[in-house]
Amino acid sequence: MSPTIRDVAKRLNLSIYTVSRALDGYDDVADATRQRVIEMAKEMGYTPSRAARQLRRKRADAIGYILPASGPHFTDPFFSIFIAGLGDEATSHKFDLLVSTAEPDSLAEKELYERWVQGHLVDGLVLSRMRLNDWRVDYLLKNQFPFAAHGRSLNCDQYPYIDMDSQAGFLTIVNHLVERGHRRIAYIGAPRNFTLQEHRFTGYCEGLKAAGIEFDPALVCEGDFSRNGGYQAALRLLNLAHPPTAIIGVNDMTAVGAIRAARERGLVVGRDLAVAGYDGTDDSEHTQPPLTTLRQNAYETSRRLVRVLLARISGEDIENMQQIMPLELLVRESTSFQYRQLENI
Amino acid sequence: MSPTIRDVAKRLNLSIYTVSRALDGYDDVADATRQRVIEMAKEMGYTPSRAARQLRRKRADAIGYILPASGPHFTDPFFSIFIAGLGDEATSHKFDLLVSTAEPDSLAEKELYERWVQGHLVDGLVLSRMRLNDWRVDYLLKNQFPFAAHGRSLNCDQYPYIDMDSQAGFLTIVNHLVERGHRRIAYIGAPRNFTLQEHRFTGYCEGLKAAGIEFDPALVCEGDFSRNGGYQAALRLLNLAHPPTAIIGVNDMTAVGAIRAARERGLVVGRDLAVAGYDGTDDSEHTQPPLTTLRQNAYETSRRLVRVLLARISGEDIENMQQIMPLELLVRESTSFQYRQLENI
DNA sequence: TTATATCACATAAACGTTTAGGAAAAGTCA
DNA sequence: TGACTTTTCCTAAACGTTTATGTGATATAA
Repeated sequence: MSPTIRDVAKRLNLSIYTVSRALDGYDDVADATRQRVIEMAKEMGYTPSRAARQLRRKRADAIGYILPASGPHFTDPFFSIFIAGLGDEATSHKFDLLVSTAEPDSLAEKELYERWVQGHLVDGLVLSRMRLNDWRVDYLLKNQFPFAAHGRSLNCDQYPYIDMDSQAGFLTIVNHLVERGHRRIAYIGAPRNFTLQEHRFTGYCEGLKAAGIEFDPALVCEGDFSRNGGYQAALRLLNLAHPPTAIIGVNDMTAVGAIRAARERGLVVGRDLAVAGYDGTDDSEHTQPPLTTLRQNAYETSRRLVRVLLARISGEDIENMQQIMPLELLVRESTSFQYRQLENI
Repeated sequence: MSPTIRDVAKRLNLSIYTVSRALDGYDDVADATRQRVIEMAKEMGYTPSRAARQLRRKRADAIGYILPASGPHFTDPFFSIFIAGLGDEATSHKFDLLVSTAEPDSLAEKELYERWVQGHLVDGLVLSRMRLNDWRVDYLLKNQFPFAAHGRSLNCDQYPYIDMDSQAGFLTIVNHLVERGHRRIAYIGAPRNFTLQEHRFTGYCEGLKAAGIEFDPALVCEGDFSRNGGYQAALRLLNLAHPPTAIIGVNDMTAVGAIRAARERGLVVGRDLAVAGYDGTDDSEHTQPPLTTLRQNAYETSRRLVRVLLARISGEDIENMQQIMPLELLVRESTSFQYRQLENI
């Protein structure tokens, strides 16, 4: 067994009180004593038991994040970066990061959140992939449990979040495509209950309107954030009698799937078809051709989320309860050509 | 505050002992009593405090995994799948998964492992990206701390691991390329301290030997598992006076970078240059052209690792302490063409 | 000199569980 | 009937911390 605070105290002929206070840096311990304690603790390899500390202090020094995934087929690289950011920032504050996976709105998800919250397993939670009516928000608000969200739900004024103005972002993308001469611009979205779908779709519609293009419901498909979802949806679009000349994916994964579909149809993306995505994950830079996308800084965002969450946990006032992070339109080859407007004039 | 076991006991006029035993399913509680307890616990929304349970039981019901990453530029999708597998399997055993990130062989890594092990924050650890002389293995063995590894270090007979026979795998890839007519086959590897580099590089060399191709050190580069590392290395290779006609990447990321480099050089991958990778992550299917790769089932592997680890933790005998998972060569377009052996005959 | 403040440490009580060791009540057997 | 076993529950002691409260010794002030 590893040594306890009691063992250290005994070796020094001190009380456990003194050891505890010395190690935690309180000033009611003489400097000489503190030195002895610190050295002995190090020598004996003493590390405080997290469980005991947690029980006594009533905090876990840990935050939690539940991946919106299920099974192996959910591997959006976005979440690799996101988790890396959470982990790095948490670690730098001596917090741990508890991670699990659950399918959105599943029973397992509910049980997991309840277990973590009720059992005080974590001091706060990071939410992502917000839904319009998000039971997690209701649940956590009701239990007064600290959390911070990436994105927002409908009642988003009551909690801290960081979001992108993806509505404006999608308007920008449509704009960009219109400038390139496109008039038949398709959109492959996400399931409707996700807030981001509402924002991005609205941005898409506004973009069309601004360009005086009539909205065509045939050009809107629903994907599922995955490459395969994008692939399937793009195939449907390209099979239309009057197919689109440009496709916007709700995220990069979707766009990657669309690129693949185009290729299978013998279309050269960047010449015969424009494709754009959203997220700006590293791999969007390495698609063939490189993908035009709206880059959000997922790493910085997740680090900020942790900072906001920790402030929330320690009850500090948060100055920027709600932050909107900038988006950067990265124009790459997948949309770089000027479309010859033969048919649409 | 959420109710404690004491609150439940009081409401039922029982002792906390009975409540505890009833909920944990021991048979020294009358069935009728057990029913009452269970119902009341549910009604009051009682969840045992993890900290208290952990303190008393001396186990955390959690396992840990430390991502070999640092900063934002580490986003191998392999780890998304890997973590998803860990999370799913752990959850199904009512275990939690603690995740953090640390740069391999950094001080931070050491501190993190020590904190988790000494503080009994987790009951066991999953290791990955094993190094030849892996201090983690020494440390954990010395402390008799349960762990299971993805891959192996030099002294791998003393702990459970799951590995692929990537040496044979790389031999197979070389074979495949030789069959396609290639003689100048390059290899972009990983830093030397990683075991997998040794295995894969050896496999590459054996493949060359089997085909009677002389080893050319100019065709071997070191990458860093990343797209960019692969990109840079591939540029160097393609700048050679006598460049390779095929490039094998130590992983898919590296290969993706190589594809990009080829493209920038005006080479069409699958016609002018063959590229192959390793991992079989989902995105290898969606590169342009789709990437030939050795597929390992990361999801299944990580789930198995958790099972092995949990067996280890509960002291069970493990039948398959060391498992070698199969690899599947996925031949896709990136290597599908027959190379015209003009110069090399 | 005495009263009081400060310093440096100690004692002991929590925190919410699990569980060893009993113990009363009921059942079983001679 | 009495002795023994079984069932069902309880009391109380841990687990390893943190911290409210206490206490001598020394320093300071009146």
